[in-house]
Amino acid sequence: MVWLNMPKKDLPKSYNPADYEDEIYAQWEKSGFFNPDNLTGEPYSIMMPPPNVTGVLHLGHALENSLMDITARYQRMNGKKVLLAPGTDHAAVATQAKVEKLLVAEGMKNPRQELGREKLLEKIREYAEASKATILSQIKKMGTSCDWSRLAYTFDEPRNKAVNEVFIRMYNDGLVYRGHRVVNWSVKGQSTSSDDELIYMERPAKLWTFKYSKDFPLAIASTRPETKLGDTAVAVNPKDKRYKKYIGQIFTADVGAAKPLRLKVIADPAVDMNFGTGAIGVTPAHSAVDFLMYEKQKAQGQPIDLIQVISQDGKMTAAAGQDYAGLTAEQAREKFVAWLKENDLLVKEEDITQSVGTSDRFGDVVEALPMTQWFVDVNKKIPARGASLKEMIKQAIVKGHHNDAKQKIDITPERFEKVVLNWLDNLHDWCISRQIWWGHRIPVYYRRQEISNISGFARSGRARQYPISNEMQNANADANAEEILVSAEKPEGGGWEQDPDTLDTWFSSGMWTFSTLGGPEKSPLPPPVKGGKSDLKTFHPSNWMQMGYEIIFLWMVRMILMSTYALDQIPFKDVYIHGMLRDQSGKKFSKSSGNNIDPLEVIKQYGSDALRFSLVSGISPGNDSRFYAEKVEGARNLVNKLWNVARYIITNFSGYARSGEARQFSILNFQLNAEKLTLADKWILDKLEKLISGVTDDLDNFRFSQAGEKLRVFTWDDLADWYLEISKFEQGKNEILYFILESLLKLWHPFMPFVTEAIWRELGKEKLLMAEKWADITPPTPLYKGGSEQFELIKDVVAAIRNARSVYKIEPNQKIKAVICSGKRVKLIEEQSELIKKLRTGIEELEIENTGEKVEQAIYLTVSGVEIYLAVPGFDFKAEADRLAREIKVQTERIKSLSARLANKEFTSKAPANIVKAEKDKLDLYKSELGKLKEQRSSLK
RNA sequence: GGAUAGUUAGCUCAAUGGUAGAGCACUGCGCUUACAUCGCAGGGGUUGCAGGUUCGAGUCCUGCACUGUCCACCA
Repeated sequence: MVWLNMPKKDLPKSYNPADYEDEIYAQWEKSGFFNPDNLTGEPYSIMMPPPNVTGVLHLGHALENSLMDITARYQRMNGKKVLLAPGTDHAAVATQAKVEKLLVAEGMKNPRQELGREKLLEKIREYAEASKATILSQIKKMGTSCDWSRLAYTFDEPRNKAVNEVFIRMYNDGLVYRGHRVVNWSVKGQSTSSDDELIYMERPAKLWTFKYSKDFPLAIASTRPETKLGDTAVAVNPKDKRYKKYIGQIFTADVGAAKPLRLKVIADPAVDMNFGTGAIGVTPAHSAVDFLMYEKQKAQGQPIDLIQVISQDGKMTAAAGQDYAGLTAEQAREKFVAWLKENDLLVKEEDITQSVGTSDRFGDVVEALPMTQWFVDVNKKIPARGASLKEMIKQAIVKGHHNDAKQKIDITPERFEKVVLNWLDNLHDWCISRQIWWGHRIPVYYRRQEISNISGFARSGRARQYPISNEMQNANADANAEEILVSAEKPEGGGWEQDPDTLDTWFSSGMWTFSTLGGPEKSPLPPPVKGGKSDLKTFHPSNWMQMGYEIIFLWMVRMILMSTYALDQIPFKDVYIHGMLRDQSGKKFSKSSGNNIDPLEVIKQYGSDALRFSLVSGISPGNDSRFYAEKVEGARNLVNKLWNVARYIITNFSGYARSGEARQFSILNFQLNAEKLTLADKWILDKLEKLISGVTDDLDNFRFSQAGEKLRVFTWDDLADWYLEISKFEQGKNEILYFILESLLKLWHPFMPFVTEAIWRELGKEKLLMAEKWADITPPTPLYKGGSEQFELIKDVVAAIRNARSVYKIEPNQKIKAVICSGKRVKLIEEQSELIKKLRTGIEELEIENTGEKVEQAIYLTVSGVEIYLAVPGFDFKAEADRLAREIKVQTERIKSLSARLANKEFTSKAPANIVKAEKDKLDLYKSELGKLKEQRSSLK
């Protein structure tokens, strides 16, 4: 070991992040360690949830980057071949909606009409690219150690290939189908949404109860009377005695629609007899629920009609009748209610609270409309998997894919498993086609003209063309006139038009874990991932995924769906669900509340490390947490504390030689001079060992907050407040201090990569800290064992003396004389007398005795059986007597409750022996202390 | 309607069933040459309420009350 006395370094008094961060990040990038190709070891992969290219990085992203980067850096230091794959999401609807809004703000009335498809797409692309660049630079600011060479985008060429491939496979498996069904339609956005994209909002509404006509036997209630123009049935509960006689009957009523309504009374157990009149007007075209009844009736061979009275532009159709056609739904409603009143059909009008689904991106209340759209069948059994998509998702989180426990996805916290299962129970087929333009175009082509030979499509060239099956053809009555071809590329021959629709953004992001790695491979199902060492083979399934609970349904389950289907693998082994960040008062961050915090501003003010630490401390999985300036300030102070711990060590102790030699230093060196270790050394090494194992265990189990807390306590309370103070007078701590500092920097690195790397460089290291091996005390050695408890006693003695000084308001520079009677521990106290004197107890003269004489005119303290007399000038007799009396009272209380417990035979016989013994020992101690206190009290004259 | 999380010091949060802890804020003292982005000391809690299980409950069970969130075929 070569030690040099290096000249004292001129480190700044406080750490200024801006002086280091960009430069250090550049150095990391240049080192190549972000790229797993330059690492060895077991693969470990995390696919970064791709931020939407709709704007800038927000605090939620900052939290996610922190969590991912902590895990990535920890695993990398643990010798894993770590891939943290970055990317962005084109966020179909979100991005188009945003750009359209901007264009409208610039004065355009209807961007889609005015610009047309290609020009609008060009505008969106420009915006997306700019936004992407911003976001990527912000991710770097967070210190995220991702492999930029593998940067992916959900809307780039490789990802588009994956999307087409999976769509086509699903189509061939009959999972993707085109159907005419009621969907959620945003009039404002002129597009569909899936059920999971709706945001439900409570709003006041009116509920009207009325009859269709004077002689109609039942009254019904509705909040949307205008849709009643399209009613084709009335549903009642089959058990409802009031209405049983009407079931099966058909009534007609003229309510002003184009044709008089033909209303069949049908029975459906879903109808609640006790709600309203117990009868529901069924509008199959404008209610998802009613549409289900319609389908049920059809399946039972007793079809009812479907009449669409509201069109895609939100206005009433011709079918609604002359008086209504062309009116908005609201206008039609007023008119209809007025008509009811005029004709004395209105029974009741009441105010209720209603929950309505709104489009998450366009904000308007969605209309239920019957339309021809593309869907994913979640219930159909897939031959190659022996299960439906729904069943596979369930299996993957409950027992494991294919019932293989090794392929079970573990969700942290576990409770979300139940949430997903509940959601799965209510899952309907997934509507995947969108009428917006920004997104993956549906790989389907149509041709109007007759075809002579439906099965005759050649698999020509590279294009994989699949004729539509007869079964599908029949299933899609609407599409009968068309020839349909599902293909990634435009088929040869004239007349083919591609489906104008695009795919739900989650269809592509569902493939994220493998589309980023080049999957799925082009092989027919089942697609075993075999062959060469592709990224897909190396890194899939990914090891860890994190996300907020708000996208569990939208994203997590879709990834499971896509991965189990396309790869026959789970997408990730562990998924960590984090909560939402809220402001100091518990409100969500949002533009409208004006409480948004820009992470970059926080970084500018406090540094990236402080931001990271403040985000992950005090959080628990699945629960929301609050974020506010004081928290970041605290983190900044901690970063600065660490800096100063290092500064103190570097400036006052000689460091390592700047040699290229491998560092030989380890705990083994201590073993050679074990006898040289002081009590404090043993104590801090014991603490360090516990810290390393504790932090390691926490990080292995994704307990980020707890790991950070342990590190904070060690750094600040143990190391800075005690050990460094001791190092100011105990000699020979070079090795130990550097060993602790190095270990500590490694442990802190995942949390605070910048400051730790900056200090590491100040230590003269050539290798980057990020590529160092994780902290370790090897081999575990008993050499410092037993020191901890003894040192804790010394700490208690010191604290008791300081306390007494403070309570008695003894001037800080007033030196005092002390006598310590320590019984059996006289040797320990003797050995540590320097410690006791120099740890700011102000003791000038210290006498240590076995069992001492009473010291007159002195403050008396007892600490774990050690008696301390402090002789102070101006001893206050009365104050001391009072204080002793209080102590005696407290001690008596303690003894009373302890004695009671120990007198209880149930306790002594049933409680574990070690606990009983501990309680007995405590009682003995208290009793002896009480005796001494009483003696002291009575000796005061 | 169902589910789920939470309710602990003024605030934000911790506590494998074994006498309740930390940070911030507060009080007193202190420029002790790593750090005032600091140090030392201190005050402050019947753990939402009511029962139960247990030798022992913040922790397990039941009910209730608030708060939040999710789901549902809320006509």
